[in-house]
Amino acid sequence: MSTPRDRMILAAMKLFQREGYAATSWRRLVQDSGAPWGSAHHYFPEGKEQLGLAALEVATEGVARLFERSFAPGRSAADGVQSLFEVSAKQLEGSGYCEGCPVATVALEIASTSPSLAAACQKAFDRWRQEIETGLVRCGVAADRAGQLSGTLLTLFEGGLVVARVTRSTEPMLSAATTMRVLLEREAA
Amino acid sequence: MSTPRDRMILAAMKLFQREGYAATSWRRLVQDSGAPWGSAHHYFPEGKEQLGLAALEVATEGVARLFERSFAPGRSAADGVQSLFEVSAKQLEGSGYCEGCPVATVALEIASTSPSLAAACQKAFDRWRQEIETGLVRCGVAADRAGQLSGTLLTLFEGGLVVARVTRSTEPMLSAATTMRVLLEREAA
DNA sequence: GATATTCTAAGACGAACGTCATAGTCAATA
DNA sequence: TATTGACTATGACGTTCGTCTTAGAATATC
Repeated sequence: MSTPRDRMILAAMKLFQREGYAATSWRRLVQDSGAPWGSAHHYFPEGKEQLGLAALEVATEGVARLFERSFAPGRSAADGVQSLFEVSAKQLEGSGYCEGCPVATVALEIASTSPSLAAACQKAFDRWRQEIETGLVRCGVAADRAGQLSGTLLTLFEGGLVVARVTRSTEPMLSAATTMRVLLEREAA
Repeated sequence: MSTPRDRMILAAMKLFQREGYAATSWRRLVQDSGAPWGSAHHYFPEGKEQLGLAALEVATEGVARLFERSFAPGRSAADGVQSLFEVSAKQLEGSGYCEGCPVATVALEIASTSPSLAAACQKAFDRWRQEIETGLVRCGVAADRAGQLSGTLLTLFEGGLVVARVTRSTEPMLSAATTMRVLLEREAA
């Protein structure tokens, strides 16, 4: 199941997440993935951008599944939020504050540059927001409020990851979690 | 007042903000700034990173002053928040969703790479948080709550800028503003 | 006006970039 | 076994990267 193609996508995801798109060279991607040099051009004949697109799609799906798992059926929305932020904070900390949001890092630097990659990032955020919204509803939040709350959650999530990564502390993420829980309670009242 | 050095820093700020650090070449910085080629190496003998550091410092101060202006004396904290997010949203929209946070864009891509630039970004966030805290207090928020709220505000601000830029909409920023106002009211109660 | 300092001009340097072409290997089908 | 298609190896292509050198112009100081 670990074809050279998959290994390249995985390596790309990691490197884009850590150092961004521009700073990650095509050569290093190939080298780091351990994939044969010849395979690179074979699997991604359109080059780096094509690989970037594939990596963004895989990353999008991965985070979406994290949201889905966090808001598991039977759980309260507050528990889901807490789990989501705690798990993400742990991951960030475990990577030495190197692996934040795999999409945001790329998004900020190519938003003005590559329309196709920018579109993929936008799609990722839309997908996530929707996933969060259905997750919140699944965990008992009123449908008419879940829409707004999902946007707020995404903003707190992305902001938390940015601030936590830069300040090298999990506190912003944990603080964002409690903020989100406060907003949820307010909805319940 | 517009020495070649200043023009270079200004151009660097703009380009870093739009396309990140790695994607912005030293040559293009010089060219865009209109500064004489020879000046580049003269003013920044240590090269690109030195210019990056200078640009980050100027950007840090600029945003700090935005915070300071938003929480002007006499204003309510809620009004300050609203103004801050509205002005930032307008700026983002006015740039075609190209100019978000000048620090975050750089921070995410060099956090794992350049310790000195990463430290500058961390310093920026610390500085901002403190500026927000004193601003909140100045606008009537209780001192013992302003600390926590300032962190939340920074997270919402950064997250809002990221989400708004990627989705090409001011809505996340405006939504973040109302969220912040809700949290402020809760403190007042 | 002589002299020292600051600033600018122009371009060479090696390295790394993303891309691409050609030849070679290998497994499977017929 | 012959042959086809998918995959891999190797390395050259022209650019552009960040850096650095050397020389010339401008400006200040005495």
